[in-house]
Amino acid sequence: MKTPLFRGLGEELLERLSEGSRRIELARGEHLFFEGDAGSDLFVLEEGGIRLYKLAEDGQETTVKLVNPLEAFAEVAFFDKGQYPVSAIATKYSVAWSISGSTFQEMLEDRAFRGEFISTIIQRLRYLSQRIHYLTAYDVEQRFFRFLYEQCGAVEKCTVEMPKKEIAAAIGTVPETLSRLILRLRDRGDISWKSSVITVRQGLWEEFGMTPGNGDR
Amino acid sequence: MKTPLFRGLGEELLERLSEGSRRIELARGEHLFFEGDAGSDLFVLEEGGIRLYKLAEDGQETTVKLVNPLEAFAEVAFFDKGQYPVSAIATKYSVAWSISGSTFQEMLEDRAFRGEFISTIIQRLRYLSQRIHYLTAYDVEQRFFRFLYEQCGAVEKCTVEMPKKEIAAAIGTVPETLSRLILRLRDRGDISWKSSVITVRQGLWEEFGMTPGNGDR
DNA sequence: ATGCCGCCTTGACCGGGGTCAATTCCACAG
DNA sequence: CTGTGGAATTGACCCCGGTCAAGGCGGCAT
Repeated sequence: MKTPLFRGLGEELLERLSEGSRRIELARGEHLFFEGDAGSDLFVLEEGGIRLYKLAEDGQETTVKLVNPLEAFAEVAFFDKGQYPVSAIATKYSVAWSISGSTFQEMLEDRAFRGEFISTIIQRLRYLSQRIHYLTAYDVEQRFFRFLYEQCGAVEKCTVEMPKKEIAAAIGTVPETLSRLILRLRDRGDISWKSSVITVRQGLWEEFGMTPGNGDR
Repeated sequence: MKTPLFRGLGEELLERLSEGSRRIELARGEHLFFEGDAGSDLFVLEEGGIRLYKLAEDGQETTVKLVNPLEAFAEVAFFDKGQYPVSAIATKYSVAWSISGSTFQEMLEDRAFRGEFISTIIQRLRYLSQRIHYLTAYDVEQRFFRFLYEQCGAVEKCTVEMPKKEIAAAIGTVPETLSRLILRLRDRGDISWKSSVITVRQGLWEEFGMTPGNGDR
């Protein structure tokens, strides 16, 4: 578990961490927790993928964030009202570590850890503002490329192990629209898509003003 | 300055705070900082209103958040890359306090303050997820009532000192659409709007499933 | 094999809301 | 009082993208 979050930790804290945490395996489609559930544990994803989403009264759901390996999530519940503000579902087979609230409490005493933790959530803040901006000011096409960028950075070949349905949800649209988008992009020669490997045309990233590097989540 | 943020502070810290901070007056329409500006100061709003927004390449702007009196903002810049991720403009005459990064650094040493600070930004996280959800899953009408709720809570009369233009931006739409929405709501007898005082029909909040209390920012 | 089911695609439809442009309505300066 | 500029309204138009419904296309259990 080499989360950036834990890099500053000393021996004895790492020890306590491993005692106070629990390994959880999740099959694709399995929920880790639901919006509104009580709890103050937080999680770190070891492998796989977790989708955090919210549900409207009419059943309409919004993907708030996709969690990638080595990211921590659900820190909110620990501090706030002790209940999860989103639901968490595994998008594929996943392994996560659950860290109990009390363990986390102790770890926060550590100065280095604290700094690391705060910058983690600050980053998340930045990410969410960004996401709000994208969802409202950009169209589906731009959001799609943004998604690719977040997954792989501005590279030529990107592997996306995820049903198209999930991708559609992640960029705030429906499968039908995504399907048509892909068709259009393929006709135009901008991308090709062979079973979970997406190849992007030379020079397309530049046109979007996106430079190498790994999407700034 | 009775921000919740500072409530746990001891004498000597409050002292240092007042030394390390600076009062800033802003006329309506004046900017406090722009997206991308370097800086690590953070701010607390004493009175007035600040709108935080982002700009797309095509000039399209997205309001990320409206800051109300007693709220702190721009904490992100302090931690992250030392540059502001949004622009901040006063929506009316405002008074803000600027707190230098170094002062803030010291204050973070204080345990109580730290806790307060972390829960502040955690709250913000929750708010932003919520906002993403609203912007994508709800229509303009629902977003409008959500806005009212955030401003005043589920009360009968709400005073909104803000040009309609800003309101439109805040709920993620354009003035024309808002104008038509209001017309529709007025015809329907759901609201009345007399120069910045909005009166909501009896029982409407219940229909939206919103209970008294002051919007959970 | 033959279902069955979930994913994906395709077509037809249409409605919310954005865009553009023309007025009207102030507030304020001179 | 009158001109001016921004805010707000109103109308006409139309497009993006969501919805609904009908197939393909596997994969997997029986």
